[in-house]
Amino acid sequence: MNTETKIPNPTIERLAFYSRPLEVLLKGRIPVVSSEKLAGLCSVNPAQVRKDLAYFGEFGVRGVGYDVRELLMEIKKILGTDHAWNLCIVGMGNLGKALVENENFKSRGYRFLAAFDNSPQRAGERLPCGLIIQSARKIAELVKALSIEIGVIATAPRNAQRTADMLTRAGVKAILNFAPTQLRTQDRCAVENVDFTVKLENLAYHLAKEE
Amino acid sequence: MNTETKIPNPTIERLAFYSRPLEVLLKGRIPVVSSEKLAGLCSVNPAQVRKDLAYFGEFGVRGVGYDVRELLMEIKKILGTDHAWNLCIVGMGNLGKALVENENFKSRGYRFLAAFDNSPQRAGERLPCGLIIQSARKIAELVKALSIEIGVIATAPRNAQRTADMLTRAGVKAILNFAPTQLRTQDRCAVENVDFTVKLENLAYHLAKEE
DNA sequence: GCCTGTGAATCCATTCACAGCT
DNA sequence: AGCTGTGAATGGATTCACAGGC
Repeated sequence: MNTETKIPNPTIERLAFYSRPLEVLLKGRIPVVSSEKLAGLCSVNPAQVRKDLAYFGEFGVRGVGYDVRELLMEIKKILGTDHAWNLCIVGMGNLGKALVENENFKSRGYRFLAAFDNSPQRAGERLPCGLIIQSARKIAELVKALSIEIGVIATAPRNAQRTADMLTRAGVKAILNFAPTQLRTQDRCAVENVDFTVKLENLAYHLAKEE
Repeated sequence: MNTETKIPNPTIERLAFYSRPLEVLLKGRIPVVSSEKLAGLCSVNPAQVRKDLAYFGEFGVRGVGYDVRELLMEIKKILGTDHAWNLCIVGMGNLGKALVENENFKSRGYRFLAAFDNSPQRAGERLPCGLIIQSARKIAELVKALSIEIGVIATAPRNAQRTADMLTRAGVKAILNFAPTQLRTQDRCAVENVDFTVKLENLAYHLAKEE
């Protein structure tokens, strides 16, 4: 099944998910994995794994399973993580600083090429990673000059929308938003929200339920 | 519709979502809101808003709408955010440090009562918020002593599972996991994952798709 | 015998459309 | 007249179950 079917969003989310245990298996020199094994490692249904992969091609061998290295490569190709992406980040408070240095970004080929903040006392500061914090006024200029594709928003909630506007106008194609606000963008720009207070409230709900 | 129907998970996620614009409306002294207005602010369907709320009671007035203050209170009661929760955090790298100080946690009544790290050179350090980093060996003792209900994991991926085990054994009822690993816990303990690399890969996929 | 790939069946969530209250 | 609350209809995604290839 390789025709131009619409791919469900949960599928591509899980693809990213599958890649993590696959990396572990690869390091452990395990050559082959079955859908059942992989599903177990991700706590999903084996049929789900097979169906997800089948959207993109026939990567397995019947009676055997999937070649770990090959499958991982295919997933990376699908997700576009087979090459690096250029990021910038806006809002260099504690969270922003933690994100630029974050190992999980680096190890997966996401590189921060610029860091912005609109408070004058932060501009000019040199970060441990070597970047120097730029005034937010420079967003338009630097996004273009450095061909930045993805913008990360780590500002206070009240500045998030304004920041998103600046980023999209500068030509960024996607935004990862850490502010707990619903952003409005023209649909040329994809947005993903990372909102940990929502997750916490989820937990609180389940706890409150059992008194 | 108030009987013991199973509540869909997306519903309770959206409830947290609705509360944000409601807080803004409350501050702006807007007394009443319609499902259509609220839906617009959250980019969802108005019928969705009504159905979500109807799971928990009849909070609206036909022909009028919802009383903002009352609705917000009801949602908080449902989510269990009408009272504070006790948290601890494990893993005091950049991300951990950023999270303990984070405004969004504080403003919603989540308070960090303890911070742990298993590297000896970090233990003893005093954080800006006043907490002193404790050795991870003290988890069992302090979780009990401080009646900590929710544990936050901000360790390196390879330590996440071990940390989760310690936390659950210590009696924590829920875990918010920032490490990009699938945790295995006994089902007495709820887990929510905040995985921003998955979100980024999502964005990468959509960008890669349009060359 | 084993494990993939996939139509069919099931399950779950969203949206529609309207009856019912103010 | 206006907006909620909700059964019914739709639309998606997950799971089942088995045919097909190693």
